[in-house]
Amino acid sequence: MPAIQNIKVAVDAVVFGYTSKEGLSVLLIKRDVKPFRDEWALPGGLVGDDESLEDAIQRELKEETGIGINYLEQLYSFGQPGRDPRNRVISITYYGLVKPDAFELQANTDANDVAWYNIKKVPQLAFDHQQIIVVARERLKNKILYQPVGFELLEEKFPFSELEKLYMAVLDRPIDRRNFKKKVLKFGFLEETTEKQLLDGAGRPGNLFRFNEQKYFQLKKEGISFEI
Amino acid sequence: MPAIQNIKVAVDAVVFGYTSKEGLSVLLIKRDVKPFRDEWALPGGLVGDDESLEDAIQRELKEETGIGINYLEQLYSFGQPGRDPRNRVISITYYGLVKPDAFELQANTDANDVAWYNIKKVPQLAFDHQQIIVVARERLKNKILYQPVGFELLEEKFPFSELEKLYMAVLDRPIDRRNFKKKVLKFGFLEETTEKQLLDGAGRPGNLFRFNEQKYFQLKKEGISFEI
DNA sequence: CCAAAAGTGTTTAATATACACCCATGG
DNA sequence: CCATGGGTGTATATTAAACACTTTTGG
Repeated sequence: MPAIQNIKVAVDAVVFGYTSKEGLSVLLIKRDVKPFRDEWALPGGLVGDDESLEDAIQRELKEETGIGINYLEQLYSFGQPGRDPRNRVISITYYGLVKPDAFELQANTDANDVAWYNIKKVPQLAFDHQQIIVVARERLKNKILYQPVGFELLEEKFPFSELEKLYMAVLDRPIDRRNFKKKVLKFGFLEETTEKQLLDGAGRPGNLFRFNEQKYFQLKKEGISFEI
Repeated sequence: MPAIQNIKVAVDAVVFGYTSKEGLSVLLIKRDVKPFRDEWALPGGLVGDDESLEDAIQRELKEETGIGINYLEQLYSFGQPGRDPRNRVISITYYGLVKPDAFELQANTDANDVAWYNIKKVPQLAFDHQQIIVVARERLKNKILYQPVGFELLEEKFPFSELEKLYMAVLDRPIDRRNFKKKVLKFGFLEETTEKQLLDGAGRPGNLFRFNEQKYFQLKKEGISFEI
């Protein structure tokens, strides 16, 4: 055990967003500081001495991207020596989910650009951030099978097909429409409204659904078994 | 973001062991240093500047308990300011599984005693270690439902009832013997030997089983769906 | 012969899977 | 009237769940 220790502690976040147009996307910043200046990276930064980890990541997200987050959960801690070329830095990572109406971004501290990238089109990233995204995506894929997911990613009201496309994007495979609907509705965390979808093209407009928040969060606690 | 940061990084481990006599148990040390001197705590300590997190926790386990570990996985990072009364310390926690034949312990550095405690009889602990054990136990409970568990906790050969009791101890509820056996054997990661259990009392001796390591680790990667 | 623990199978209920045609809208 | 996307049900296969008596051993 070392007499003195010289390790820095950072937090970084993989924030997922979803729109049917863009698919499953990740929030990235373009770094305005060394190292890896002008390269894309996950939003994040060093933790303050008297700041909780959650406060730190929320602060960094606000500073660097202007985003308000709907859901945030700890992902994993990366601490391999050498992952930061300057000093030893341990990064405690989080993953978050945001609704599309929170998509307006603004670059600030430490970042000269902010953007959403489709999960399949992520550019080369600074540090080990590529690997962190892989872990986050894997976690989300698993999460979706034992907890309801969607409330944190979709607008208040949405056509059922929107939820279906979200699940296909996360799981990265096709889903049978009829079986999916049967299964999801049986859980009872969705309410059907009488409103109809506004179309931007041809097709029969579907009814809009919304989450019953009480049931949704109850099932989130209890867990579900969701074998799609 | 702070100009300079003064946070320490530690690793701590919740090591689980299982014997049919003692049930599911956790490895604890009695602290030989301040703060919380002479109180029970999880094994762990500060990370060296050039040491990976995994190396650090393995080193601490060896130093403090003399134990060799079969399986170790990152659990969660605890970083609430004030969780250590002296300085800000962030603890990256791991949970581990060990076989009974590695149960011989020896206290060393920073510890003046080491002991196994049944999961239901854990004494009061230093820091937030009680909470860490709760999280670890919850994780193990979940893990057992989507990955085979047991190879890391049981001896090379064991009667089937041993696995069944292990699952009951982890899940903390009764299991139907016939359905459990049917289900487990169908996965195919167990091999039945012709050897019979040595008894320490009355009862019909059962055949001994052993894990087929190849299948076991394959299923560990693929994941299983284990609704007991 | 009694107590303790292991071995074993069937029936029923629930769930998962596979699968195709019609409907409402915009252009 | 064509293209697009939404809506809906049934039959079959698989899996889960409930459940009790017999066998082998030690004392």
